[in-house]
Amino acid sequence: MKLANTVVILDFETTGLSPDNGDRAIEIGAVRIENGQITDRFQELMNPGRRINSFIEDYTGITNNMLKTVSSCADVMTRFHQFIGDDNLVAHNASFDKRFLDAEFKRLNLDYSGSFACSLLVARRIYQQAPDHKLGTLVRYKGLDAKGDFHRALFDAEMTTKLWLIMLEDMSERYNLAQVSFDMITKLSKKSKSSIGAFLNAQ
DNA sequence: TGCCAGGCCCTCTTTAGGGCCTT
Repeated sequence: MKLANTVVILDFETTGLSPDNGDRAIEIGAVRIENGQITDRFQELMNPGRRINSFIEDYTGITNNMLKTVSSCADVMTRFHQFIGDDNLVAHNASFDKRFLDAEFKRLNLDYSGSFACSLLVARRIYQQAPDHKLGTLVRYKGLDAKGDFHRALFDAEMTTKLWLIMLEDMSERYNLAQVSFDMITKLSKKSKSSIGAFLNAQ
């Protein structure tokens, strides 16, 4: 199977669920894969300029003390902008990470040209029998090696990467595809569950 | 004081509601 596309798989930890309500990023983790191999990684904590609440401290393990001495969101996101370049992007529940990426970049007048794909939407289509489609559940469901802490940015990005690669492999095998392109996956994500078999068989 | 996310997707649907996912 050939995986021609280079993608950056990313994950944010944040102060909450909504940048429109003032929530900010506190950590970004990302993995670059080229031809199915990990070629680069990015992980940085960032200081959102205010205290984070105890729920987020407990949920992520990231404490206010840890954020005291780290770079500002502006500095980290500027470096992350350089890291992603023009690559396409993947995240688990991408609509969440895209909102924070867009909000943090907007504050810096930064733009990017890559498109987003969502591993959650793909998993809901090709693993319809999974107990649910949370990242941790899917990692266990597929028997992927998971040594580390969920809800930290780089670890979740690494787990999403493993899930992404096994999904490409499963699609390739199940539908006898020589190549699974990023474009094909984004199209698949918009198909109804009942029509994906016909869609992939037609590739 | 009272407000409190948003997109996807299913169904007892489309003049709507609620569960799933992300922090």
